[in-house]
Amino acid sequence: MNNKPVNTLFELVHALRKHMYSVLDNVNSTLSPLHMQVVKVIGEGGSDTTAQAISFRLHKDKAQVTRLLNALLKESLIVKQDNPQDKRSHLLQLTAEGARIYAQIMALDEQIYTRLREDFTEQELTLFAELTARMTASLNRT
Amino acid sequence: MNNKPVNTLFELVHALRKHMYSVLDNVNSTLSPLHMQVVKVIGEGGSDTTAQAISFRLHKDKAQVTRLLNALLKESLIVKQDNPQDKRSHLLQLTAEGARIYAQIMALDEQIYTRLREDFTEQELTLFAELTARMTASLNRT
DNA sequence: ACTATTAGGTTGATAAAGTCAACTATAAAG
DNA sequence: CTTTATAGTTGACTTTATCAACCTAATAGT
Repeated sequence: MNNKPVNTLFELVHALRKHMYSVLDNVNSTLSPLHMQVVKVIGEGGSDTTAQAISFRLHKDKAQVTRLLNALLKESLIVKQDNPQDKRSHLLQLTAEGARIYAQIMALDEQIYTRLREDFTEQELTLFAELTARMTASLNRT
Repeated sequence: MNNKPVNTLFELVHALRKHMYSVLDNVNSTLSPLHMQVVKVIGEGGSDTTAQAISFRLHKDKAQVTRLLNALLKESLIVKQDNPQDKRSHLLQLTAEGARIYAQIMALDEQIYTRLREDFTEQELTLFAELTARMTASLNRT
């Protein structure tokens, strides 16, 4: 009944969030979904992730990123190293515990893709990625 | 570089939100984006929209909906009518001012679709809607 | 080199959005 | 006609988002 692209899109995002959050609950109950996303970015970043890299990647305000990182530091999931390239910033790395959580997040991620591959062909998934990327570009052009 | 479906999806949603919010600013500065979405749902609902219809449609907690509606009532954008079918609930309707804002939101909506139609064929948009709807179903199946 | 401007990050304050439990009043089922 | 479920409200709180002021280090302009 309501099959306009934007509506179906928001329904999908809602379904995806629900799916992710329900599984993330089992990973770590003290951290919020957003904290987990930060762990994920740092895990993917391969030891040279800065606060602003996270800010860009997740489209979050730098003030918010500072606070998210503080929480992760407090939980000892990450550590800050001096950035040899720039004394104002720090390089972020996962601790052993952080890496453990990162692995769980990755497993969840893979689980979602496994599900999608059951119900979609590789071509469909590629096409979907292409369409969404083109739409983003379309909306971003002035 | 990062063309996995889920990533492109979140990028798209971010672009869409940014696009929408920037235009919504011109519509009404005292109301939040979510308030506008509620106005939209009521406007589309054709004079028989209840609080829980909004809750379902937008996937929002009923407590949150109550507060959103209170704000709209305070701004005189909507009115509550007794629901003849059920004395516990009310039917929501836009006031003249609410309808004025609704029209602006619809115009924005149409503007987005105009943009998309410039850059996509009708087939592509239909295909996109189908793929997203199928993905939602895929994620929601147990 | 030396000032001016930019960039990375932190802090404070506040708004917007989301969550959950307890509660009132009707409605519907048994 | 009593249990049970539903529509909505209220309180309390967490999470996410926003914005300005600020500090320090990097970089540009002259």
